[in-house]
Amino acid sequence: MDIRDIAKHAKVSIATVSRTINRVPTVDPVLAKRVWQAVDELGYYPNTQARTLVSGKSRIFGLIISDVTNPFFPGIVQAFEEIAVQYDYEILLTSTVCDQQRMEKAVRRMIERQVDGVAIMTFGMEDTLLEHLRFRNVPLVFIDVAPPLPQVSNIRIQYQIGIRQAVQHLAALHHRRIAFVSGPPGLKSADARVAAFRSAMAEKTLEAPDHLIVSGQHTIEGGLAALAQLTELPEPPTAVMCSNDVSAIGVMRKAYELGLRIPDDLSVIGFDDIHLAEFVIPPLTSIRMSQTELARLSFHALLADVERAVPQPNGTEYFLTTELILRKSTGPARSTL
Amino acid sequence: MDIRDIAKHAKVSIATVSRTINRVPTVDPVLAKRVWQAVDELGYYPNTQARTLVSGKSRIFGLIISDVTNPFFPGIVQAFEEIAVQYDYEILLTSTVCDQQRMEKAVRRMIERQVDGVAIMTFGMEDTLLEHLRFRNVPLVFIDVAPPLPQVSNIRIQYQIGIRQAVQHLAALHHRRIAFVSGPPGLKSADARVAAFRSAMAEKTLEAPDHLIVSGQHTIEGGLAALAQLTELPEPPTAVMCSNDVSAIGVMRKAYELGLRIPDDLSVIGFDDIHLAEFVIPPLTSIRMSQTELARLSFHALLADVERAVPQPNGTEYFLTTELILRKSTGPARSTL
DNA sequence: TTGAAAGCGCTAACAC
DNA sequence: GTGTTAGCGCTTTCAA
Repeated sequence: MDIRDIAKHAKVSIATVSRTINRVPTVDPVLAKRVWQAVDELGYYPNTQARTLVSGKSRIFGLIISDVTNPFFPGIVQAFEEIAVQYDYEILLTSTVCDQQRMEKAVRRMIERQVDGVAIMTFGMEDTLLEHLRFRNVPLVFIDVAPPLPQVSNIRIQYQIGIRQAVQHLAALHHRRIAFVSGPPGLKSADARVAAFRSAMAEKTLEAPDHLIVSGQHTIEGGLAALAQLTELPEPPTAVMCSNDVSAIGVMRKAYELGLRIPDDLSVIGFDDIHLAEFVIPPLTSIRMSQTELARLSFHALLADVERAVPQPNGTEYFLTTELILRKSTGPARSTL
Repeated sequence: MDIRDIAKHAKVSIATVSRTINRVPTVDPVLAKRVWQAVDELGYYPNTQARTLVSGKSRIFGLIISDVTNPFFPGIVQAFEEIAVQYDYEILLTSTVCDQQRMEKAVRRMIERQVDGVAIMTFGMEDTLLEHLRFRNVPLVFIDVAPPLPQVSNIRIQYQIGIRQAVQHLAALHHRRIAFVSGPPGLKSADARVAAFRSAMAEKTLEAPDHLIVSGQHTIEGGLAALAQLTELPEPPTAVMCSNDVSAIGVMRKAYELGLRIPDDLSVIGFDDIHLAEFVIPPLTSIRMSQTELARLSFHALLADVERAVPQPNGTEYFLTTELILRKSTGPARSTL
């Protein structure tokens, strides 16, 4: 079943069928009607592969994330897909689990499938891999980390806004020893959060000594270990801010194991504001970084690059704000400490 | 950059290049070496669209799920992708959020992209939609719900195994009023769990009256509402089993709000054993239905259908077992009740 | 406004 | 064992 069958059935040429399907306005309405009728009767669906082959545009965007299993990403995937469907794009999702081989394969797959652009939300992607994409002028969009290159856009997350709000909130509750459970060191988006934390603390003339900044690897297990480490300090923190919600959940879990009540004994603040944050016990105060908005920005960044005839010399920058969402996991500092 | 460039560069015909790339064994090693060298030097990647066009095989499987945002699915997506990569397949993911329009569009997209098979893990998919796929002889695999049709396989989940274990576990802890928070009524995989629950209760000569079986919609919010409803009963349950972990989390959350301690005041058992189950507070006892295994079975079901020259008259059935995973959310029944 | 025909990048049948 | 060539289903000139 192909365009020729439709042509035969509608008694027109295949060119007319093609034009009709593609809504070229110059087609005689009478013929167009016959074509649509044939399409309907035969249940014809155009073959995207063939279209791609001739047009050179696959209408596929790659989406590389580090781990679908991390609750932060599904929200993005969902939103990204929703917009993609709307614009008649397909999405090639790949969850690299930070495995170098998987990334390599991901890039290869994307190129072989002729993606029109790639959104990269994973880390540890080697430059040589990116070169393969850049070499083919595939538009790219990064979170946080893009160097200024043509066809490479960047979403800058304004961490300091939400983090400052969080620190101010804790300070107002008389917390002074505030710990920070960071993400994997070296990961730009994690380092940026630490930096924002330090500067927000400095603004309130609070100290942020190194021993109060521990790595939580952005995982539940990491959060577990981080709080274990923090509570062994001679002067443990009365509040802990986490670089993401998942590690905050780990921290809460460990607090439970240690018999620390939240927020009475320990205040906890997460980052990302994943759906689940609202439903953990107690509901987690978190810094929202809208996943929907992030997906929207990424998609439109790629779309803009695709539609732009001449590439911008320096890519484009987009900004995404963050904001504190107050729930029940924060309370006044324990005066006894 | 195409196969011709490689041919020119390696001083062979395009046929030889094609054979080399496709590892046809009869190629002269000397020529093959020249080809690979050219491929390397020019950074050539074969164009999948063109390959698909001629071979008729896209090496794409569709994966239709109801909601990536539901923590049950990411594990499946991850596992499915992992196997797909291994077999050089691509996956077209779509999260329908149970929206009829989205499903329709999903099916259309799949057909247009010439998928070689579709795994359907959503519900409310109308038969007319499926007909479009069946009409094109696209192999299909369902969870639980497939009628016996050629090219339509089915993964049967053995709910009763795990559910019986759970009921026996609760019975051993002297629970007699055990509630069941079900999924959306009409959803086959949810109804099957209710049925399994009823029969397991009957086996232990325990009653399972209708007022102790309430719908939790498989959502956190549903779980919240379900427990609210159950605690208003004149004789509230001492234990509640949930049709999935997400609603169990909702139940736990509501218990927290109501001041009910788990497991002292109320025992809770989930279903699915999502990653998170281990990390909620307290760790959730759950019935495991391996997501990895489910993905593996689905993938291989499709693969088998693709590779089978003559379709089986009745599709194939696969079985997936379930088992109770004991954690901390279950304890002895409160004797006072 | 419509149709004939070339060609997108590749595989596979066939001839050498 | 290798090369030539005819399509795969579609879009898009170009002529009519």
